[in-house]
Amino acid sequence: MARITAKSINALYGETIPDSSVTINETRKEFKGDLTVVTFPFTRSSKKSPEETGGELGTYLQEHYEEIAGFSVVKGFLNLVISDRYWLGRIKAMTASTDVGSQPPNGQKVMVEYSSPNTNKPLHLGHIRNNLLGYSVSRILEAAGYEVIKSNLINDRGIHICKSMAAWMKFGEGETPASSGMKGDHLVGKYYVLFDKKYKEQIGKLMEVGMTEDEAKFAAPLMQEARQMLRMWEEGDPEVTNLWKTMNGWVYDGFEVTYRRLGVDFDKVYYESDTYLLGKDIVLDGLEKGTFFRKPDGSAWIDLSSEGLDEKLLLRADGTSVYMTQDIGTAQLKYDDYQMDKSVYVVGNEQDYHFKVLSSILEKLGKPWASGLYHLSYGMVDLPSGKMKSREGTVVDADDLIDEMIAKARHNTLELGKADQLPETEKEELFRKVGMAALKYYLLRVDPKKRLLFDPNESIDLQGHTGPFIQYTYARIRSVLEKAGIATESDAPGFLLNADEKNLVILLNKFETTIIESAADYNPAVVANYLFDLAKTYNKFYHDNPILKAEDKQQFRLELSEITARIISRGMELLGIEVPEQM
RNA sequence: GCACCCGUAGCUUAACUGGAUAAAGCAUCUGACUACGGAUCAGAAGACUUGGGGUUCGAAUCCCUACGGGUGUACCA
Repeated sequence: MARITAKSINALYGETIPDSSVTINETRKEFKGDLTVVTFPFTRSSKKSPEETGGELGTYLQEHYEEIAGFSVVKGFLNLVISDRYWLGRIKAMTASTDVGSQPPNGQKVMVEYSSPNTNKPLHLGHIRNNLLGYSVSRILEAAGYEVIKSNLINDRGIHICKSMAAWMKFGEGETPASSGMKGDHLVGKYYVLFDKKYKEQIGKLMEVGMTEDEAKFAAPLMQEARQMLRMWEEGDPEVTNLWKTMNGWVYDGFEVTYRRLGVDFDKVYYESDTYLLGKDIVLDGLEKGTFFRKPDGSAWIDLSSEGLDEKLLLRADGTSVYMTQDIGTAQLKYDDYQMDKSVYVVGNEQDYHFKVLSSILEKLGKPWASGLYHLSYGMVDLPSGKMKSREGTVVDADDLIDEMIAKARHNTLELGKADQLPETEKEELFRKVGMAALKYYLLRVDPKKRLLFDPNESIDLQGHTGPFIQYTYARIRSVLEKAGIATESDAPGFLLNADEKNLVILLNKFETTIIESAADYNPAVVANYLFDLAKTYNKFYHDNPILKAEDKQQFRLELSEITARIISRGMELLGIEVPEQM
């Protein structure tokens, strides 16, 4: 539509304007029309008032394009009436198409890295947001025509895992997931917490005998042991390496369970233990080329002050890597593995600075793929009681939360008497789907870059702006369609659309645009909010338009229902939400 | 100190990236089940878009400024 408007401007006023300079909105309800063109920008070409310009443009469009059935001009706004025939044609096309909501392949490859956990503690609510975002963005990019590689970079080495290991050695008495019945990640997490507790005790004692806090922190035996373990790990000590492998193995088993429950997965897993030595060569190369410089102590730096950033360390004086070195190396490794056009990092916004620097460094190194990096930065998750703080034990554990959501779904569903006729196993399936939908939708509907307030009570709400509401709408459509039989063939498109039908048709049409937009912005919230709109609009249509009893438009309404169900189902797929046939 | 992000009805979020009278959900009040599914629908009430300037036909959106909240500024990852 923007295209034909731009073309018309060119034809009328002999000036070439790009399609993108045409803004088209849905017409506000209080005016007549379907789409609205803003005519202010064209007055420069037409040298006439906005009203006159709108009038001329409207007349031209109506004469030259049959899908324009009429128009009206209000101030600088040209309201176009799109013909019913056009809308009906669109619905026909969607019904006929087997893959609504999938753009043809665009030949581009994109990697989405998400999750990226540490192996010293279980996943929490913040990770859930990360995982859902990463997974959903991957699905959306796929729908938009990309070939997508989902990757996970696991931080499996460093002092943090050594802390768990040290505590387990000292206090564990050989406890394993099997012997304790605990999930592996929780077991390891338990020792991480224990480390912290005992460590603090030791610090306290040392300070009592006259040490300063810093001295005590350094001298505490437990910390000494952890550091010793890290050294031994780096030297490849077989005993430490074995323990490290065993405990990480427990954690992976635990993560796997949580990932499965969340419905996320990965095509490629990277481990920091494999990648932490990478990047050094690239830095040395950059030193030679003069992109980086050495300080007198021999450490390597980059000066980014010209870009408003500061100096950043790339190699320590002893030649060892830091986080940035490693990320440079991993970025190169990823590219060598896949030669992707874009690389998305789903990482919290506390690392905004890090990724700015990373991009800038890669750019300076002349990596042609540097411009394809994108940091999908998301805000922290807050609780009504405030920030989640692991120190204060206010972290919401991922597994607990999932259990709680399902339990709550069970409770609410039984209370409504919704699942009475279902067999026991199907009931449990339903509770799971509904509970997870509530959780996922609640976390995805908010713009990623904003902080998110997670209210456990509100999140399990099954009414209003929620996942279950959308699921319910879908289930009801299915039920109607089952009663009616398959829509055979629609009535001759000779009739007029009423307001509810038209609203629904317009919204259905918008689906493809929605996918493209959210792919461009890496923003699943666009899809989530669209789906809610759609469900709401359908419910209104459903109430005001008897479907099975209608004689004149029955087939058409069934067709509309069917395509709505398909789009809702497809949309939820993009968010990673399951659609129950019955609920 | 400096840098970046955020501030929209009581609460949680939208606003098609600068467009018309700022849109929903929750909560509150009112109404609708002999109907194809009431986990629904219809209606009421609720906002000087944190304050103050500016840019222009037009600002929640862009610029400046003040205030409030957050994050970063590690030879941790």
